[in-house]
Amino acid sequence: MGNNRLKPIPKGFYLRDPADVARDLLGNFLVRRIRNHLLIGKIVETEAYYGKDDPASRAFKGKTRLCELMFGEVGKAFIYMVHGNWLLNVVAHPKGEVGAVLLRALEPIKGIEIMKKFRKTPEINSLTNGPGKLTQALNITKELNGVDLTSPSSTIFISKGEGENFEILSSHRIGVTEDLKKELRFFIKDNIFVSRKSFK
DNA sequence: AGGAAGATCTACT
DNA sequence: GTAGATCTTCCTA
Repeated sequence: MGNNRLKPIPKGFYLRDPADVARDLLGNFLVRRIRNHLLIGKIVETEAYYGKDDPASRAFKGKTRLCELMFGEVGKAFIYMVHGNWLLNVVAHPKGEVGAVLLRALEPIKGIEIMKKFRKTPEINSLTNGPGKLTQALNITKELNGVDLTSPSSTIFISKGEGENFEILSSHRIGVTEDLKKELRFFIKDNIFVSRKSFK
């Protein structure tokens, strides 16, 4: 894919129910610019998080400095640390509400050798098949918290996919201590970079 | 100061 | 595939 074909997804896309955004993000590209290099991964697994009605959400107990981005403008990166890993979310919710979508896995598309260096492994299969792994592979840390993911001038943004067809599966969210009834994890069927094949 | 948190790695059965 | 150690910040006391 040529760089000039990269088309950022506009802000309006993220101004919806996080579950819809999570599902529709599958197949699109996460683009990371580092110096003169471009690292690109296709989004293959996501999870949606809500506000005070969602016990698994960072925003469950209300607005704190940690999660205030979830209450604000959509389309921004929301990054925080869990168990020693940086996790990347994009803020998404209808107007006046609260929410975000966690990016859980990517399929490496471009800049794979650089990703291997950041991940300190030659194993392509374990490069970006988890939320903490993909941030490592793309060198994403707290510094990028709050960056606008809808702007092509950002050092990280989300770009339109190529519109290919694939089947989408869903499951409960992974690793959360208390989940909602609704299935809020979405992933591309049979993609080997999905972090877990099945999850009850 | 202590503990929880949306995970990962390694070393086994 | 599962178990256990370890990971690093931020929140609460």
